Amino acid sequence: MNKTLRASQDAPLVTPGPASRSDLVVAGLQRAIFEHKIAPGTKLSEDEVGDIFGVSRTIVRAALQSLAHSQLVTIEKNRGAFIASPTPREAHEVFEARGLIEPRVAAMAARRMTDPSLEALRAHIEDEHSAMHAGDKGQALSLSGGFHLKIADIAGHDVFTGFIHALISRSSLIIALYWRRADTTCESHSHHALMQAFEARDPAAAEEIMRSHIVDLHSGLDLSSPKNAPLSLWDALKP
Amino acid sequence: MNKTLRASQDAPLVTPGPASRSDLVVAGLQRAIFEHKIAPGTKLSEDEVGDIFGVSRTIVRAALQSLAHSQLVTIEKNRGAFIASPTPREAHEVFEARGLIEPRVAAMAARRMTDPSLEALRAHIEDEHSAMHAGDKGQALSLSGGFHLKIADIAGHDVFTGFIHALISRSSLIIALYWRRADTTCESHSHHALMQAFEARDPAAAEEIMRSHIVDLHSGLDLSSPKNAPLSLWDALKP
DNA sequence: TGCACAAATATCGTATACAATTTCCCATTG
DNA sequence: CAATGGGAAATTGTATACGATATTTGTGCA
Repeated sequence: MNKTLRASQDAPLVTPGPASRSDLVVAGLQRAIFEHKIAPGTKLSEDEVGDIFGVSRTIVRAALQSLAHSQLVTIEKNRGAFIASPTPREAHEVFEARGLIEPRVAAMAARRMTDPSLEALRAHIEDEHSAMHAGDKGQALSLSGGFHLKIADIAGHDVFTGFIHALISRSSLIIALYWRRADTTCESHSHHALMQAFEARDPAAAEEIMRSHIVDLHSGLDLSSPKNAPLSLWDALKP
Repeated sequence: MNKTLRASQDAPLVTPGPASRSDLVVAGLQRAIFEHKIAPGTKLSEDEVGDIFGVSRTIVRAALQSLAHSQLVTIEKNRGAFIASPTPREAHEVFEARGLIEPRVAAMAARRMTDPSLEALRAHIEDEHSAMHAGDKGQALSLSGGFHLKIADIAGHDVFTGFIHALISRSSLIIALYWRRADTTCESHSHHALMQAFEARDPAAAEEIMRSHIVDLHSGLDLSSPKNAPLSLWDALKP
């Protein structure tokens, strides 16, 4: 990898470059969280994670602290790290924040949309469809979040993009805990509507569709019953 | 087992939790950054920081990683940690984000405003005034950011508050690099106007005043000349 | 049988030692 | 004299060892 290349001023915030080993662990755990392979509340023992990824505790600690900063895990002093379980209140706040930020970003994306970007989004939607058809719900959910992330990337606003990354990550946990709606077809429909606005390079339409889409997602949560059932390692291993 | 016992030992009720030692280092560095005691670009050697705070490199590393996640320092592999120097583009984005989020939060704060909160804000403004009169510009700037933070806390929306914390921290670096306006009286005026809206519990007014206040701050930056002069530790120690 | 208390075990917090990489200085050479 | 190459010094990356704390287990007593 050529380092001088990275000196460019508008380099992407997320380094595409040589991921350090702790970043690898972060990515692995994030993926598991996004695909609902690990349930909220699961304990992440440093030794255990270290064995799984073949790294020392030093690396694992850095990874867990990073995830803690993203609020995907909570670290309790002298007790260890656990996959976070957002409270109903946090869940509400996360979607409120998404409802403010994502519409603005969608409008920006519509303004900056290029043909290759459009094509990438279409391909992404294709992947969503096939995952859903294949019945891989975890994968489908993960990809659905990925669609929002791609939009943020296209908008090219690193600060907002960073926030959206954090919010969507937390949304994955929130959906694991509070999602009540069985069908995800509406979601797919919203994404298609978004595509039309992007194809028309219509920022106002993109903004409004995104707003209602987030509201719709928010309303798909049941925040009244905190189904924080005690989830153990058992649950994580049963499939 | 018995929590009350432990609570009596590390007594202070006010602290949300027993700050770990790396948090202490984070706080120390943050304070220095907020008060413009350390310039952007300054190298933070692990050994050096460790000696200053009397802790081992392990602790310093955790602190630096935390600050890196907040984008207050940048870590370059095998080269070390440096106080971040936001590019003009980042600076623009940070204030754009503040312009979206803070008005909304100001409105929320106006709705939830209590008399004690009002009193705390008034006291804060007093501190600002006295610092400015005393000519302590760094302190005054730090307190000015603190005012925005207090408002976010009053709003009681943890997600937005977290974002605002991050944005204001970065703003401190941005102001160090790009602030061109000599007078800060206008700022003081804006804060007073905000107070009036809060006293009237008028969310719409608070929102609008905050919006124009952020726009005003944004326009106080000179983003055309990247005065990224290479600054060393020397600069931090010369007074 | 059930509870309380104490030893044993496991896990985390921190320091330190060693390896890998970069940086800096200086001698060498064209 | 400038440019380049090599090597020493300094700094970061990682592993591991040891102490501190929490959790579990086992035992005795009511």
